[in-house]
Amino acid sequence: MEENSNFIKTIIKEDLESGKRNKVITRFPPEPNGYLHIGHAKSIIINFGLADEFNGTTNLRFDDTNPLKEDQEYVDSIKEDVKWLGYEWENLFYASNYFEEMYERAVLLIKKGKAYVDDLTQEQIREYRGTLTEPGKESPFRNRSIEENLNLFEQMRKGEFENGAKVLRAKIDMSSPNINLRDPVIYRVSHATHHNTGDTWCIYPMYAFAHPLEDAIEDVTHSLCTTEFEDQRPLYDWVVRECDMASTPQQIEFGRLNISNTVMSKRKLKQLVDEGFVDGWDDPRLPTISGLRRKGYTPEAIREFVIAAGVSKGSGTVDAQMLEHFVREDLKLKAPRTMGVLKPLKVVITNYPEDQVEWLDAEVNPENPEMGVRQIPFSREIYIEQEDFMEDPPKKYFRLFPGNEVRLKHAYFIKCEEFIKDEAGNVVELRCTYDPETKSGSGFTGRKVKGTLHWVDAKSALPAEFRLYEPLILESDEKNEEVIEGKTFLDYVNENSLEIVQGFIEPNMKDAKPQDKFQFFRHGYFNVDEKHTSKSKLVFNRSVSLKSSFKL
RNA sequence: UGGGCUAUAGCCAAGCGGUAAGGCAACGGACUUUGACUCCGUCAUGCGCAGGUUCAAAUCCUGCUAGCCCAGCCA
Repeated sequence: MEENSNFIKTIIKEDLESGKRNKVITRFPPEPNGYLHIGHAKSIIINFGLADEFNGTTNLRFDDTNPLKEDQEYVDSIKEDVKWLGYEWENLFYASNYFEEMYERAVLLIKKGKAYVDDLTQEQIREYRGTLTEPGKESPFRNRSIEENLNLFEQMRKGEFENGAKVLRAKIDMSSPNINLRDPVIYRVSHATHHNTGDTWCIYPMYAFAHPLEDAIEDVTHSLCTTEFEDQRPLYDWVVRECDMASTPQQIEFGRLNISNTVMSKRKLKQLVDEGFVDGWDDPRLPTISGLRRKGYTPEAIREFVIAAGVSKGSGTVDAQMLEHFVREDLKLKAPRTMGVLKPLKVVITNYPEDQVEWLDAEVNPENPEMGVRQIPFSREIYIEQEDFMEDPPKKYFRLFPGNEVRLKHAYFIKCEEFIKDEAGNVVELRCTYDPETKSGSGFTGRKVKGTLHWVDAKSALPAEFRLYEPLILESDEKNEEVIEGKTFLDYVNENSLEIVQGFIEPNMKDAKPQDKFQFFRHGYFNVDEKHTSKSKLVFNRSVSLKSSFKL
């Protein structure tokens, strides 16, 4: 969070200077009901980053107040993702461990005449709540005696009522223009097994009541959340105050992160997974932390991106290219260079000795010489990229075409003498000649060529699979113009978001392991896929392509 | 249309009464054994609109307009 200024940082700084606070404690409070995505990463980075900057601490707290939706599977994945992003929590907490205290605070509210048990059905409660423009009306059960409320609430806890039969409501103001203050439900009956507390409870607190208590219990100073909770802030403060909490956390809201060409809500992500548009929560096309990890994005890149995008109350959409920029930026000095041919075209170098193999020196990363040198074999038959040859090229095409000479990276100049087509008219083989004097590293300056191609030695190359990704969601003009009847985001899913090709890589890649990252020359950065890679074949996910100003 | 919030370049975003940071993208050019990287340069006489206060306004005031959020016993 170092360099950039933002409004939350300003608030914290002032709180510390004015003496309002003498420490900073934040928390990252996910509900364990799904996988984390890059929007959560923003929250993690803000909460941990800000606390860090002011020598404070951050807790990881599972906001597990709804047993119907939560599961241990999610708490495990969330812990893994937070760690992977590079953060260490001060404490690991569960909101469900505070259920007893929350219950006591609810009893306190009842005793103060600030809460009551309501028998209205769910539908009735909705009707009584009023609308955005009309005030609500009070429930006929609103003025029960404190004794009766106390008794009823205890019976709720004891399991004497069915799901939905009764709720506990805060008694605030049914005519408030802020709907959140129209006697919000703070406890509901739910006979369900909780992943942490088992069958101990059959009543569970609602977020609006539980969250401020959780923050206060943990002595959180700055409770940072997204803007959709802004309307809840008066209620948040009301709960802290009326429950006589010793600590007074302050809720501050920031704008959610949106990124172009993708979706960022658990609901939509789940839909894409459930309906088979992708192959799981960790599909590299998804903005989930596990998906980005599998795609080859790094924690550093994600962090730099989030920091660069900034923190404000606005709700804009950041260009996905900005994220990609930080991935390239981070991998530039880290990823070894290597050559891989995605769509092979055989080239026979006719004047090269039949059984000769040369081992050529190649720097592992020209921008980071410390990474050393590797050896690559070169012989009479190689593969180049199909798109690096054109029979009849346009102007300024400086790759291979009949009569043209190019450089083979780390090797020699070769000149295209002839090309062979199959009966369908596809070019299937090139016949070239090489010039021994032009060997890389020899200092040859006799003539220059405009193009440098990557290649692999045909005999020793290893087969490999490459998975190339395009944006999952297509941004359409329609989407921004008139609303098309019945269309949802699923209608904008890109059917060509995944392309799988079979190619070849340098033989020295044989020991690459899942999550190893490389830059394939002229193609981009790739990550060894952990799911599909087998003993017999490496599978690479393209993390991000290289920028290119080349256009045909 | 009740309430809350937000409007600064194509996108994100600083700025807090003293004369518009930065990043992404884009576009020129140099360099180049990655059409990459790097480097150099260009990119808001303008801060949603209209008024007002002031020597001075993106910053203060008034009035509009547009966008986002809220009517779960979800979080």
